[in-house]
Amino acid sequence: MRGMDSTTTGFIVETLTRSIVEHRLQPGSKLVEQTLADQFGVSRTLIRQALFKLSQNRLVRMEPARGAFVAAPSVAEAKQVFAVRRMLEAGMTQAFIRQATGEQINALKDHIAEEEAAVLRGDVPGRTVLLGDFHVRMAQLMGNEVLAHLLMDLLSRCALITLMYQSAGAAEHSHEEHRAIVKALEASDEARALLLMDEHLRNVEASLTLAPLAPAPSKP
Amino acid sequence: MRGMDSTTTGFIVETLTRSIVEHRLQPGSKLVEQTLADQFGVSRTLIRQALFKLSQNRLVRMEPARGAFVAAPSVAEAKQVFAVRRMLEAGMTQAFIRQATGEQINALKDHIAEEEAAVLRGDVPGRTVLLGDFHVRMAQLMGNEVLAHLLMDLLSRCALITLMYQSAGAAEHSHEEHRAIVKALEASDEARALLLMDEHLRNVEASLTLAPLAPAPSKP
DNA sequence: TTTTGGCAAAGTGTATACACTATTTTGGAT
DNA sequence: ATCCAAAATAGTGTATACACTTTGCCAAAA
Repeated sequence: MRGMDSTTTGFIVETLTRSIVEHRLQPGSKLVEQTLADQFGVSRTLIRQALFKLSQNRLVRMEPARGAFVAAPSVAEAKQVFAVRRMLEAGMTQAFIRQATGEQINALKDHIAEEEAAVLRGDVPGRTVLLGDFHVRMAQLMGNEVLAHLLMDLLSRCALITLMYQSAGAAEHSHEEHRAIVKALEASDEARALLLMDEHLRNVEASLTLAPLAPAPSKP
Repeated sequence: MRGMDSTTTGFIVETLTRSIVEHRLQPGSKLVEQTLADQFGVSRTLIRQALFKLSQNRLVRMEPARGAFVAAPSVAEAKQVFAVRRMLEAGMTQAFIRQATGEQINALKDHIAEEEAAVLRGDVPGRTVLLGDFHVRMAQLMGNEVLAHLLMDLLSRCALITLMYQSAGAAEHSHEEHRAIVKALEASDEARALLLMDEHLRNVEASLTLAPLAPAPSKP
């Protein structure tokens, strides 16, 4: 393919990310480079680049001379990711409240409205991504891109964790918790906002089965 | 080079990282792939892999069709990185104190001793890396590898920031602050430990010149 | 003198070729 | 039939080739 724009690799990353996060690729399954290259109509070079990037996001695990596999985060790792989120987002909430403007609060309210719309129309994938974006949006509103990027990474890992370990009645009430958090932010009630954010993250984590459901086979 | 072990890329990454962090490569300077390939005695393929990894660590910035440059973090970005560290490490300190064992405290004391040795023998590079590792060590002692990796990333960015913006009498007293933090941890004085950690990070940041010293030329 | 057009050199982007490693299959011996 | 060895197969690791883009340079026109 001659003269293709340089976002090709980004497109492959996004497509694979969606495939992983939306269950079309099971955790543990092997990603053969030539197969993907044929599917995307590119050379192995670009596939390798994409897999490499995904492995840095921890969505893919690469074993030397054995290839790439869809990541299958362990329970221990899942707990660590959530622990990090709690640490980070507690700090973020605190910093947010101390510098929050009316505009920022309103932007969050707008986001909440979008969430609600997705919930009401039963748009499950849309809802999922919006629920994650709530946290990223907070970071962006504070003007901290570094924080926003970090959270995006953690959230994509959470997405994978969620679909590996999610139990039956998983996290339907996240939206309501977001609403409550924004309310506390608006009231400048720092202690309450911190408490609610911590509880929220613990609830998300608790809605997962702490023991894995399936041992995740390695051949698709 | 036939049958070379798969850590080659890692070696290149480490070497370049050291070169960047130790000032041998100025921020903003161009990294030409073929030149590096010749210097390392490998093909451009491995160099590209390494540059790609470094760009994910934000030590290198890649511009489409223009190549790779040693990153030159802006003041705004520097502040964001430190803000994230304060958020994250406050949470870490809190979590650490709530689950700290005597062994963990002793491990930190051992680290402090290493720091002191490096300071006393005037080993500036060794001191620098040990001062950074203190924070990573805390994460590792808590058994949270995810956190440890995150902090390592942030610290390598801080290293670059530090040498871009460091002022004359920079951060000589970090070691003493670490000592004080450990003391508070040992006494299980959560409030004091949090305060000291926050102050410590603010001091490190404050020791930098908030306005850039040099505009960083783009051609070496 | 300044600007513009285009050519040449340098460098990046992608594909492909080849070397090496892991895995599976096959064919024989027990 | 079962197990092991060795060849065949599939797949990854690295190098190289070639296409395309950027950039610097020089000359010609305004």
